Amino acid sequence: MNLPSSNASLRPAAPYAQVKQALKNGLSQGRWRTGELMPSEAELVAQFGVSRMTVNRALRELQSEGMVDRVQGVGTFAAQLHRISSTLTIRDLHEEIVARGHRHHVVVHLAREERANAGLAQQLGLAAGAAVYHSLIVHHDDGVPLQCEDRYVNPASAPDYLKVDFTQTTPTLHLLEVAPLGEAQYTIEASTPTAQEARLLGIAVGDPCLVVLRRTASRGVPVTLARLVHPGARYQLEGRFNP
Amino acid sequence: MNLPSSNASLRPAAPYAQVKQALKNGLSQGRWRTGELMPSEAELVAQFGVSRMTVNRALRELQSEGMVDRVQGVGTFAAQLHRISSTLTIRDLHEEIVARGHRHHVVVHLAREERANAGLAQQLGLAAGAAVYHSLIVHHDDGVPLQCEDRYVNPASAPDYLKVDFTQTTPTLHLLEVAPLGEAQYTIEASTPTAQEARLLGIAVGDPCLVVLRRTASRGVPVTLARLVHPGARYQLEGRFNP
DNA sequence: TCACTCTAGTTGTCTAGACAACCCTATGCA
DNA sequence: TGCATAGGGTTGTCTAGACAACTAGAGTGA
Repeated sequence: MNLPSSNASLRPAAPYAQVKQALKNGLSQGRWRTGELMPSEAELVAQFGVSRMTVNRALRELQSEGMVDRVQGVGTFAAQLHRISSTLTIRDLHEEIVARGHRHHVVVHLAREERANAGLAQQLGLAAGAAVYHSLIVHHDDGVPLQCEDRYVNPASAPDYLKVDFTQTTPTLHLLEVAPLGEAQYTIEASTPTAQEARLLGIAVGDPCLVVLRRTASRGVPVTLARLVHPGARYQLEGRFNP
Repeated sequence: MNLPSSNASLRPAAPYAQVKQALKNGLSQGRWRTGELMPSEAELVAQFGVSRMTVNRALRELQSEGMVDRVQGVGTFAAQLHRISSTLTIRDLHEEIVARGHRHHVVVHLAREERANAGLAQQLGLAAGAAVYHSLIVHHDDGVPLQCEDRYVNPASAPDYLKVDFTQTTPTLHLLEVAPLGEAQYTIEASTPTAQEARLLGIAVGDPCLVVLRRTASRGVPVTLARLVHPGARYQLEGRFNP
């Protein structure tokens, strides 16, 4: 075989990584057009001289990265090569603030039961006029308002929501404990705050804000709908992508 | 149609998926606190009566989803359970517009060589005063300005950048072809456009914009630095998370 | 023509064992 | 005391083979 170690930085990549990289290069060079059939596992086994499990791992990871589409019984197909997917981690704001070595405190402006209007009811999978929990909380970082959290909660998923002391935990954490996260959708946009939000955040009505709309479900049942407004000057989302 | 096993939805999950789900449940129930050592692969093999490869796959996938941290030679540790990681797909704007059934066209306002100032040079890994390529392009969706792309490129990575006809391809696509994407970092923030950007986008200087700052590297060499400005009223980022 | 069956090819998954790489600690030695 | 070394435990990866599940197309018969 080859040298056991010699130099760490020169150590050859693992076989599955080599197969993966080779396919990735081919994709980025346009060797297969979008939707075109790529080599089968058996062909790659012959080509690279590795076992099928090794090839399979490479392809499975490429699939999870969105670079190929695989269909059982049919084959592997090239996906859109410019699909740059990146894992964006949205941390709980409390953790994020504490990790910076700052102090986090919240001000609860609202926590009550309301009647859902038609649009809200539909998004939470309830009948119009059904009871929903509504909270309005402002999160502060070392005393500076960082996020205005306007949240509606499905009472069926979190019956104790209104009894929670949000100075001790956060809505996100409570909901994660009560209802295991099954699915989340979110939209990120730049917008201006409402007059109320501007007042609560201590900014002007025209100041740009990063607004995250998040909708989560647990076991198919809608759990919560949140509008998170952050002053653009104080808060950024950060992401990183390593293939 | 024959029914090999009564109902597809009742078919038992694959063993690796069962192990994964069991660990996931334990994590969401707080069975292991953040940072706490979880069972080793050998223990899980004994517990579930499956082979180590099966357990390994479950753990590897949990790691890639950010739910556990694994350290070779040490063990598997519970990650922060509220770490909601979601794959945010940033598609090439051209594809995104075409996928909507709209027409995409670009206006190139600038494409030239410049001298890098100290900050820029540092971010691109060049010496201060070195040559960099600078392009300023506005992308239109059915005639409406959707993105102002202000980009600096490392000439070493894409020597032909200035010769590319950006009415035929996009800078992102060209760079992906020339330099396989190795690493990307980005920041998403809400901000206001510069006077020039506002003019190019046809919006007011005070209008909120979604600003994406992206820095990419290929094989450790910085490739490009881009500032992508989108009118907040016309553009949103969307994400989705399915565990 | 239509419906059905069969089959080759493909992906999905599991197994049992093996070796490498790495970390931590205990042990022995100077 | 300080340092080098050896073990045991852990993760990282590969292999060769096996069977299951699925798809698309060819073949068959009414």
